[in-house]
Amino acid sequence: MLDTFNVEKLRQSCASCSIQELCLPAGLASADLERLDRLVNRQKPFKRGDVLFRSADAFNNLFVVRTGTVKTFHQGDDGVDQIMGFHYPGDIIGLDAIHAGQHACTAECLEHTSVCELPFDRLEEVSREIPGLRQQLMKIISREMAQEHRHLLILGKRNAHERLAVFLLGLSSRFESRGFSPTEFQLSMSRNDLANYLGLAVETVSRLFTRFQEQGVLDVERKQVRITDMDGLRQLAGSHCES
Amino acid sequence: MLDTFNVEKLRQSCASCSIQELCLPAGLASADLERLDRLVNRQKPFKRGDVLFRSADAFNNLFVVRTGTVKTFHQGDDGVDQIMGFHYPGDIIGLDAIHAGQHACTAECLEHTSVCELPFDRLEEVSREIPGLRQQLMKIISREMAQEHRHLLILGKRNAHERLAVFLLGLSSRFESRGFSPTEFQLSMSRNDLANYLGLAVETVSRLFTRFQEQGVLDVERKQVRITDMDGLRQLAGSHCES
DNA sequence: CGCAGTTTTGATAACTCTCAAAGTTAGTGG
DNA sequence: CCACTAACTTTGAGAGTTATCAAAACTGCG
Repeated sequence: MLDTFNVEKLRQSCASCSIQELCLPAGLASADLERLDRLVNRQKPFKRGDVLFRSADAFNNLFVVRTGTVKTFHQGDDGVDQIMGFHYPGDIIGLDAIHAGQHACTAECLEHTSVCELPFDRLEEVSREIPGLRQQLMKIISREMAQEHRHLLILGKRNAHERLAVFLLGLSSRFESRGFSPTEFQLSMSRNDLANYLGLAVETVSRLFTRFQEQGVLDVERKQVRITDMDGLRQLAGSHCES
Repeated sequence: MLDTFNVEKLRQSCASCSIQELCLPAGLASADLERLDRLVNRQKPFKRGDVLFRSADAFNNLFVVRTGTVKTFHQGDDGVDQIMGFHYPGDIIGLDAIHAGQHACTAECLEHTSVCELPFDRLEEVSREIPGLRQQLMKIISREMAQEHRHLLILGKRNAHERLAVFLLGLSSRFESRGFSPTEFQLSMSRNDLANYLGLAVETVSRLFTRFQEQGVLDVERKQVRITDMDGLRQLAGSHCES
């Protein structure tokens, strides 16, 4: 077990990483890539429930998801959490902590998950000398913002079915752009987390899944989702009318 | 009129700008500040309803609000808009467009508003040689993300009164941190825009204002707001219980 | 196999949306 | 300066959707 870890660890490098196109290495010359590679800490994989950082922790590192899924959430004063995002391979986590020097949310793994840890000050140093890295960092930041915009768009929807439909479509296109099936995939979050993310009650989400299934737009079995009528789902996402 | 514009224009520089501490100049040496200053385009002030950029426009510039207020909004396929943010002096707009090379939302002025236009490629160039500028840019970006997180937090709230209360508290602290009164300020947006931002119907927002006033937590007269019971407002923001 | 946690289903109540109309403000032109 | 219009805001009544409470069904795990 330890052996495989070590072997794996040796193999792990940005140059051989499967998500390099989504991540900081994109567009870098191999010499630059090595410099980036040297500052990356690759920790052993996390398991479900493990925490990358907690709210109020000092900010030192950015994290990039390599495999698995991470959720980030704010903890309200009243004990009510709000999930801020689900993060998939290639996503970068922790950007919102830079200006305050400490994290405002907690990051927790939803399944077996591996991440790369990027010491922020060293990233700053290196990026000074590698224009391409700086540009790629900006692109990724911009992409993260666009992703958060999609969350805002979801929460701005008035109807519950619109929210779920928009969420599923977004997930579908994210998977597709990463080379996975856009019609069949696994939800890595619980119904509770999903409901929280969508700003709905758990029961509503559950009912919506059964309703969507009755309407024939998707098959759900626990966390396995198969979209059987993409256009139907798009209609549910965009219109206020009932069918 | 033209004369005063010109005079004002001559006077405008980052070195003399009242919001420099919130903006890119923060922490820069004066030589660096001049370099930054030279790349900034300062256009004549915009008036209510003017548009900085539209969705799908090519991305070339970032904008910093100098005075006034800007709203950014997505236009849905179905014609339903969603306001993504209200932007005040010191706020930077357009970051989410970098990765795609084109804007995903439209930016419109809510009142007389002046902005600084920052050609992004030149900003990249200059920031290569000024570490402090790069760091400050990152901080501002991080601050913008945190601001969007607050919006997410608002939209995640289940009750309408929580949303409005959280919004008002956020506005209050933003004004306070900029040296204005935290208890008395003007809303620059219409009830319609506010309702949209909060994910509520206009009528609900209107009713909430009268209810808050009846409960004695604030005085509202059109767009003028005075918070008379900050703790009361905090309670409304945080708890589900009725009073 | 049994237990804890999660998910689904059901019934009810409450909140918010929608529709409708009156009241108000601001801007325009006589 | 006032009247008038258009846009915005407030208020009211009713319907609908979703949250809440409660309990059953299911899953995963020891």
